[in-house]
Amino acid sequence: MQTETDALSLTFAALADPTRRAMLARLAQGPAAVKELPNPYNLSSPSISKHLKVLERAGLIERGREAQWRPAQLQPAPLKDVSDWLEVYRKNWEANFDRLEEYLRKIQKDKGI
Amino acid sequence: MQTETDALSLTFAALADPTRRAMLARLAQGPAAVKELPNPYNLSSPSISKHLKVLERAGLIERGREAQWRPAQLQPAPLKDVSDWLEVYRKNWEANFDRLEEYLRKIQKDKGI
DNA sequence: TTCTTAGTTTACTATTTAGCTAATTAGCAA
DNA sequence: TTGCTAATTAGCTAAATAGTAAACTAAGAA
Repeated sequence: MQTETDALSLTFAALADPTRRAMLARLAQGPAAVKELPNPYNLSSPSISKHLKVLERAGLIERGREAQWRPAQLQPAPLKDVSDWLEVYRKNWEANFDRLEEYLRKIQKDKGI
Repeated sequence: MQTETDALSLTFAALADPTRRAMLARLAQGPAAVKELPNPYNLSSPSISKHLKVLERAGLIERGREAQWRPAQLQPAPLKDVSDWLEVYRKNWEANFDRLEEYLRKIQKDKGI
């Protein structure tokens, strides 16, 4: 159901690309012009523009205008939404860790006998 | 660069669909057979099978076999990876909240004069 | 005015994704 | 055996995604 595309789906889809995540990592430090953004796969300018549009549509960045530059700025609200969504599952991975820990304690004890 | 597809990209892509997120929400409560999973958009069985394959490829579930059922079980490790990835950005949304809080405090104070 | 840098838009192609129906596999039950 | 339920695989279509080159816009500099 990638048609009505709810906000969370848009956000996750935007995050599912290493170029876009690299951009966000840079923008976490502060606003930057397009040419200042990392381009780890040496994509063409139009491709970079498209990636920025994807981030913008997901609400993860906002664009400005300063002389001939169009700086991008991180908007972290959708990331907080992801964090909130994740909370429900935290008990699952912490429980798993507990079971692993318990197992490790057990084999350690067995070895000690 | 959706070709080599690193683990994190696979995970985010798998999460970018409401049907798959509904499945995970159910599986957070414990394993379930395919027919027990939520199907909020009334998709056909083959479509559901495909969604499960996407979750499996991302390492978010593991499949089993019990008589004619193929139960799915949540594997939360990739979700923990997402949580770890998010941590870098936490300061960004908390800083934003701080600025909002500060602003709200300010207008409250101004009203009080 | 002309040049240069920054960036976007247009138009196109290739690949991936998501859905369907029909057919198939697997196990249990009568 | 035959039939029933659970689920997957095969084969197809439509739509979305990601990339490119070429053309264009916008602002500052010579």
